[in-house]
Amino acid sequence: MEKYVPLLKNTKLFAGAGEEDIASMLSCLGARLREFGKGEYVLRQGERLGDILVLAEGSLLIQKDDYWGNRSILGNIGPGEIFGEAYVAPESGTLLNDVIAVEDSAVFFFDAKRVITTCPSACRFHTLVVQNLFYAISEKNRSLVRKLDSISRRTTREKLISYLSEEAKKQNSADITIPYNRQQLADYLAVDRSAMSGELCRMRDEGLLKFEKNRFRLL
Amino acid sequence: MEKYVPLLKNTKLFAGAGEEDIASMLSCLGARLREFGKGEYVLRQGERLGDILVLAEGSLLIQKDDYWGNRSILGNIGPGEIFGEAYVAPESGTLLNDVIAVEDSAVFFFDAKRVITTCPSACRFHTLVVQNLFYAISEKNRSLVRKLDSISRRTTREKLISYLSEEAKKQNSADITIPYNRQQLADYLAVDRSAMSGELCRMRDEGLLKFEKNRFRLL
DNA sequence: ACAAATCCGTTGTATTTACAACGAAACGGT
DNA sequence: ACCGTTTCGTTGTAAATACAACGGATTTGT
Repeated sequence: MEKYVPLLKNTKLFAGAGEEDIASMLSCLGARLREFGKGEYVLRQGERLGDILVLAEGSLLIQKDDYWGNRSILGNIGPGEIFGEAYVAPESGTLLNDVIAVEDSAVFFFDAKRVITTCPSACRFHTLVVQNLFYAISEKNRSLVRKLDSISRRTTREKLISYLSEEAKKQNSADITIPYNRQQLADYLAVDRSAMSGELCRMRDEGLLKFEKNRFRLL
Repeated sequence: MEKYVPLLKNTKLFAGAGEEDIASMLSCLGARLREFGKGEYVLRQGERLGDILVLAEGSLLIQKDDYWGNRSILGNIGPGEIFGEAYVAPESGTLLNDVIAVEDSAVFFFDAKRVITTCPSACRFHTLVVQNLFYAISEKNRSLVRKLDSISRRTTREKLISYLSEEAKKQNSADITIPYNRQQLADYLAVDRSAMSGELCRMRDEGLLKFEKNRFRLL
């Protein structure tokens, strides 16, 4: 676990804490490290969760399949990102989505109770971590609102433009790499893959953008 | 302000605190009460926010208009609900939505810094409030995910069923009153009003539900 | 009580999307 | 290197939706 301390230092959860502090907090917060192979489920819809998770290595997809096999993708998780934190409140019910490893991944599990309940004395940084957690979930909240904004657009083209613009802003470049293939992007934007594929090509032919696989350039 | 203390006691923000504690916290948290007439803006997209708000009385709509006048509705706010809390983090940027009073309303403004930064001694309940805030934003997070789930449906009918079912679960009854008129519901579900209106009538004719204005009964 | 404004259902048409199916290209495992 | 699988663009057709316009009913403001 210790080898990931430098990574943890750069996460939103431990922002402002030093490496020694983090190392000592690991046991205090009941940290465990679990590894998942490509395609494995990290979390399953309907489960209860008592942990706050941080992705140490790899890449995860948050998705959901309904009874008829329709898949919808909520988002992806990259190294250093926190997840699961929205389900540790007392009356939060069960998980609404699956979380799946899209490549071999390693995940930190922190005992939620120990994270949220400030411990008597030992950890000076506990208050900091709780505040960090609040800021992190705030940010996730805002990004959900932005996603709702994209997906509320009426046409496939508008959804694509909205999503790609947001991504360009986030990556601070007109050259972006997205974490989805075509089918996943369609599931993310809630449109048909083939229709979306056609729209992308039309936009390319009109000179709005270029792309090759999952790399896009906005013009 | 004091007359709202019993109401505040039943909000998610002050859950677990007694009335005297709340009364004393009001000044500690920099509380102000502002009133808004029907149709007035409580918050505007693009503004910065340094407060956490609680609706004391009335009803608010969270919405957004784009350049072409397309409106999309994110949700509504009822008495006792917290809002604005996702925008008080240091790097949260400006507001993504407008908040508008749909009827005469009264709103508490709490200074975010004072809510989040635990004060030296005085307020015993400060830690509690921060934790409550985390739980509240968690819940909002999950409800955004549910909304995304509704809105990701492909057809208008599926969106309606998804939304009405969620609402029935929330109101714990097959008889529900929704906080939107037809146009607002359409803007909420990101569909055309007239198409939605037709779909609703078709569903009624098929015996799936009954409705009269904004009251619905699921069958 | 009256005029104006809003709300809601309805209709017809144009546009957009979903769905199914196919083949070429790229990828992955043995 | 080979074969099976996945990915992606393309096409045609059916279905669903958006858009515009209208009228009756209800509500609102004065």
